[in-house]
Amino acid sequence: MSEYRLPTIKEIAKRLNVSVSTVSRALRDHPSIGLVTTMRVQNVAKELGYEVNRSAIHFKERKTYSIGVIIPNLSEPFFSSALTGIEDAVEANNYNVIIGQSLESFEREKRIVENMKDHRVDGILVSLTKETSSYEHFDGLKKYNIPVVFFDRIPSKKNINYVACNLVSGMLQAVTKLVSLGHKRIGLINGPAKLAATLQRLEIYYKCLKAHELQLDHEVIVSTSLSKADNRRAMTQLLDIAEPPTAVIVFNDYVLLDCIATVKARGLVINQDVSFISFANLPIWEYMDSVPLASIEQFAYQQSSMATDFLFQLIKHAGNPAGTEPPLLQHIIDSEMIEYTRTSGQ
Amino acid sequence: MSEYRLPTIKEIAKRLNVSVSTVSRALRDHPSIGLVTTMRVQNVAKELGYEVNRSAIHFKERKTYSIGVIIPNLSEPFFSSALTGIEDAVEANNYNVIIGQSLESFEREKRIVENMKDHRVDGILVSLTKETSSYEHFDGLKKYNIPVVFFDRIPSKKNINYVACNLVSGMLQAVTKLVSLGHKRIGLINGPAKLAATLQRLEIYYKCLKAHELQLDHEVIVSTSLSKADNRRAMTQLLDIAEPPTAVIVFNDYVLLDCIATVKARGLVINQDVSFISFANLPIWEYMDSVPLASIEQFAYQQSSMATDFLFQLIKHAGNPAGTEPPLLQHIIDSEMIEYTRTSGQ
DNA sequence: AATTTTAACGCAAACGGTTGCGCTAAATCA
DNA sequence: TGATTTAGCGCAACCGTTTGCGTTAAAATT
Repeated sequence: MSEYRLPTIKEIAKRLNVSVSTVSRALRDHPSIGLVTTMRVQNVAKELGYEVNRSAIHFKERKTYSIGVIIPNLSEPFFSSALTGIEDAVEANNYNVIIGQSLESFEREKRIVENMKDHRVDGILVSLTKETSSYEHFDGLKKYNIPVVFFDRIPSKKNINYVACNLVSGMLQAVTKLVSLGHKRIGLINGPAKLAATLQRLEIYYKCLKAHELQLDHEVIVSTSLSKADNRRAMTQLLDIAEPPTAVIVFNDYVLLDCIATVKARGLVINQDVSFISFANLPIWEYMDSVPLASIEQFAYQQSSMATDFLFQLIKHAGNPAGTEPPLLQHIIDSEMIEYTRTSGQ
Repeated sequence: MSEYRLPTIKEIAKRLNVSVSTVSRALRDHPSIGLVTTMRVQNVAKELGYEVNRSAIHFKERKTYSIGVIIPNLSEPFFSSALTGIEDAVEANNYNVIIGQSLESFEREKRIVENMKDHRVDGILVSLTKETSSYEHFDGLKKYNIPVVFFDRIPSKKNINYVACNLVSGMLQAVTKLVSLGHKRIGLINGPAKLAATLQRLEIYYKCLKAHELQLDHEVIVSTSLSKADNRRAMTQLLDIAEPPTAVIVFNDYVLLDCIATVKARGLVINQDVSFISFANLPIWEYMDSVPLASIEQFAYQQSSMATDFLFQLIKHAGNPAGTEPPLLQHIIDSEMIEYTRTSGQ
């Protein structure tokens, strides 16, 4: 049993006294093979339990029919649902997904890129590490004709393929809601400067304030390195201001969890003494006592599946004989505010 | 650029006027090639930026150097950290991980198995769907010499390779704690009968009660289909008993979240009117107002990395020339109780 | 000096399938 | 009926690497 080998087209050919090329074509319903021969071949193939050896084809076609996915952390719901989006988009194309978690480590991201290059994936989808600020490790891939599409956490660079999320739309909804509730002093707990998302959030913040003619006060803008301790420190910093903000926009739900704990530890009441708006839309709020007023959905699934479609376009293009330049595929989708109806949780 | 091709050993051979076999051996420091030749070959290889074509080797060796991982849902922290364990264990062997989420669908699980068989993975790691109760879709793999190792959610079958978690150890710790706190009437909210884990939890429950000489009352044993609504119904059922249990062992933390909400909706206080013990150890409790007394850690990372080691043993064995029967690799690791110190969350 | 050993390398097949081109015989055309 | 098209199939190269075996010349042995 250990020496069992799958039947090959050679054996089918031998059985029927035809050539391997005839078998090869017949199996794929090639028009230049007669109907009777095609039928006989396919019957014998079924009888023998023939299955095409993909490795042989991969080898000959110089393709692996697999794409690499590099993401920071699958334990984040955002990325795990992103992966589901990729899987679904890939299934139709009969491709395989090779996964690599960078775990927010730049070095690990580089290693994974190398490994995937070695394994000759046909393309790569990437969402960057928090640490990643240089992108040379992706440059090598272009030489090997391996297209790359970034999603969500994308490089701050021009000529790349990407799908990202426009946070303005969702945030404008949220700030509008805050203003309608009477809030005038809205703080911001932002992320580390390295992330493109951080700069983006800041710009959005400015836009929203301006849209509602609110006064800009740099005192209520703080930032966190995203560590638990620093999240708490940032929140504390805001609360210690002489006139603390009545509402705070927080980088994401993870940071918010720490902020809520900090506020509570002070004996303050969420959504009464201070209200929150956050990003990421974790699926946990419905179980929590204290929730933000709203969270901004960034559509992981949609981002990743569109990025996957982009990647397949590029892969298809790479297979073209002509040396035409590949297109630059870029798209930004709109975010949306998700409201949480509960008000207080004591 | 689009026609760019990587250098092959042929070109190195041509450059140096040696044969391809010499180059092949020299690149791998084969002893039968002279030192000078080896050096010259390796220098030219580096100069040309040579990289071995894995696809060619995969083809020739009839191996893909990739393993398949089939798990229900990456959005569950348990499975995402299991995947990390697999990745880490795999990295050392220069293998790739091909991922497939069954999303708790039996049909999808079958499809993924087929797909991975088609792609000739060298082995498969599986954690079963909740729906899965027949295992014929794995039988075909043995014929193709593709070893399978199950972990955590394993088939109720004898001659399989698996790593699972023994819940007795952790649960005994937990019940001992409950008893020491004065609890005498301990309920159980169990999972669906299909799951092996459900039967296991029931047996453990019996064992624990017997160990502490507590009275067994089937009235306080209910079960849930794991849906949100049914979780709440199960908890309500327990609270509606004339003499409700003062402590409840819950199938897992997800169910527990619903139970806690149900209890609170009744105006009861967690860890005062009713205490909980749960499984799975979600990383969310530290942010919650209401927490279980303890949760039982099932060591996803350790389970999966051991399962991966098992798989590599089997893969290695499959490569053996002799037709010797592969070993049966089975292991059960102990669970542990994780205590949560906070008492009440109002 | 004749023989055996050994070091160093080349030859060629093999892995399984695809594909451009050529060939033959039948069908179609003029 | 002779010339031309076409349907149906085979030949053989090719993809890149590995490996058993053969070959040659130098080194070691007797």
